[in-house]
Amino acid sequence: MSGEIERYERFRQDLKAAGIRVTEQRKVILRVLAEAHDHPDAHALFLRASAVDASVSLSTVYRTLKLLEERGAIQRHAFEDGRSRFENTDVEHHDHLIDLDTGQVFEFRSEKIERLQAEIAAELGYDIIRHKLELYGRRRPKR
Amino acid sequence: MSGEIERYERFRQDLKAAGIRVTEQRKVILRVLAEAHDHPDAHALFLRASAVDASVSLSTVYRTLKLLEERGAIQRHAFEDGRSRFENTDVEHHDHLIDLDTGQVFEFRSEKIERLQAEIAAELGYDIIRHKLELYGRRRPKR
DNA sequence: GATGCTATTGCGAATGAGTTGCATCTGTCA
DNA sequence: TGACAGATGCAACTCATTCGCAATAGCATC
Ligand SMILES: [Mn+2]
Ligand SMILES: [Mn+2]
Ligand SMILES: [Zn+2]
Ligand SMILES: [Zn+2]
Repeated sequence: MSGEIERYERFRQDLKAAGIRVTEQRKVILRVLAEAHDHPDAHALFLRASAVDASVSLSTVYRTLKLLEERGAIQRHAFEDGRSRFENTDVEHHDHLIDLDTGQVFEFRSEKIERLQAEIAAELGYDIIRHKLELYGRRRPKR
Repeated sequence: MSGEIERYERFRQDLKAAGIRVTEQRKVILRVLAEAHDHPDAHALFLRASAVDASVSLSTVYRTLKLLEERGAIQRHAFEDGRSRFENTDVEHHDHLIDLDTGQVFEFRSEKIERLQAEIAAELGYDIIRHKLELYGRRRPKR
């Protein structure tokens, strides 16, 4: 897919434009993130990056993830397993349903829920800056 | 309020009925939890329990929290600050709005959102076992 | 009320994700 | 091709939470 190359280029240009050095390690991590279609944690990303360039350290993975999160290029999720999980920000906002048995993650978006959330916050005198909606479920027994 | 005494009694009876020893430390922690109207973390509960009985250790607070959570007597929340926060389960299900500036927590419940969540899960072939909805917001500038 | 068995406790050490200090290395720009 | 500030790897650290273990104390029984 070429969407991943574009995404990688966007990551790279963003750093360059901000005067942040585009190091070998960052390039590798950027590429790994651009290609990720799941919700990997830091360690998983470290393994993927290491496979490409063994010089990438876990510290640098963490530092790069933090950097990209601060720049708004990636998003951090904290599902129930403790670790942070990451995904690209260039897709439309969505929420997640997690299969309690397999850990599989589904994405969905409900315009209605988004609207209701805003209404609820407004009633309390608040503007929503961000939100977290996670459904934890079990496959419905087929009948 | 007498609701707290009832709640404490329910906690205590539950342990007793399950053949779990009702120790001094557990009584103190149970009482502190029964009286909590906020969303305290383990350390805050430890401080409150210590004030009543200095013999209560942080380990025992953690162990008791885990015990009560497993028995369904209290609920664990993981807001964005890393620590787990706890509250009694005997109130109706609700979700939370957190003030990003003050940390203040508001509770709300939307029947419509609850229903929409179930519909979304059903479409994906799932039953929701639990869910997490947290809104992080800023006070809306008054005009 | 005393006794005995074993769950529970306090303590300190361990864990695990994530961060940080520091000496060394390397992009970047002149 | 330097020069030099920013970036890196490594090991040590943090912080919430868990765990091993010897000592303690519920609680059922007498
Ligand atoms: Mn996603
Ligand atoms: Mn609550
Ligand atoms: Zn959403
Ligand atoms: Zn809800």
